[in-house]
Amino acid sequence: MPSSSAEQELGQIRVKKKPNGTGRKKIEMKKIEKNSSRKVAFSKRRKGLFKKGIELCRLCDAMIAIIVLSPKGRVYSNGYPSVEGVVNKFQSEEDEERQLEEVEEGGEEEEEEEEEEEEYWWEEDIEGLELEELERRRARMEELRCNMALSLEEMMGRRLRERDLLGSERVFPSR
Amino acid sequence: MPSSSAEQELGQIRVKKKPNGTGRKKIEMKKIEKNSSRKVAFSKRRKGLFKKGIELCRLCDAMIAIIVLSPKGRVYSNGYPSVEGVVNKFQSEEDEERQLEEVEEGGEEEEEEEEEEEEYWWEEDIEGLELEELERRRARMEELRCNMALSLEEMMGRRLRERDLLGSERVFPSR
DNA sequence: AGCTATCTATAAGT
DNA sequence: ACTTATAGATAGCT
Repeated sequence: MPSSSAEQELGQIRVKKKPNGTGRKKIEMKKIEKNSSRKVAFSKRRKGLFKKGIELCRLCDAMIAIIVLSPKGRVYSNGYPSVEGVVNKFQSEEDEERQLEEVEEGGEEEEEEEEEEEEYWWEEDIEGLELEELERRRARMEELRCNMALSLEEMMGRRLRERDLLGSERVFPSR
Repeated sequence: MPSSSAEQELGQIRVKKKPNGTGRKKIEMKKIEKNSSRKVAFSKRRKGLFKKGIELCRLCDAMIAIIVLSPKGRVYSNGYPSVEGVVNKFQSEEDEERQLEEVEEGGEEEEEEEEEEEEYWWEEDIEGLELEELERRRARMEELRCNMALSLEEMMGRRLRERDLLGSERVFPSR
């Protein structure tokens, strides 16, 4: 947003309006020692990482699973179409490779496939669901999500901003 | 690097040296249709995602696992201290929570919800829930909502816009 | 694969 | 949590 930026476009010239010391600075890529800063960074970067993941999926039609463990052992995860699905795929693929290694010795396999529309392995999960039923669940969940938001607000005694609600951390779930 | 930048710092003034049309442009967050461009983006962004993951670990002393599946099914992964380790932790944590639920809810039998007016886990009365549990459920719901978005997309044979995905609709209970 | 101009993420400060 | 300025990521070219 140019309006919120501190620089104003003036033809080919940009004028820096606030030359004061605030703003991003380069940091060393080592553990942030200050406790509060580390927490803030963890939260921001985790959110950013998940967002990047979403973007990758949407732009490139990929699937992902991102799992983050805090030093305390808290689990945050995010995945499309689902963490579990991608993780399972990853593991079965791993097993497969292990088996191939045992057998294949001198033979080299080269395969450059062109990607195109086929059936995705994870589509099985929804095959049985009717679109209508799916939509109905969505609607109900949407409603409940709002209720939950209100409850959270009350319990925490403050307003949650909408973007936080709609936004992104997924601590992991129960099921 | 300021030297490779097209802008030169001149006191409080920055002069844009090359106003030509090259350089980054904003793109819509939907599938990149041009095949070559999508591949390039996939490669660049995957690399970027992994880097962000590494940084998160280093800065905040966290552990991560990132798994990316190309539409063709190729598997890319990256994790610290190891993908497998983090994935295992994730899965055991998941199992644990599932078991806890079974115990604390004395007679809550919940197979694959499929019948009309069944009560889903996310519909339980939320008044008595602890804040943390509430947050966890919200997060879970968030994830499911996104999953449903993708499922709907596939079923309807079209792309939803990102604001729909991040915004406020589409949910999908997988499994 | 390398470049450049921008767009975006985010460290600091409040 | 909100703001501000900069560091870093990356779209479009070549």
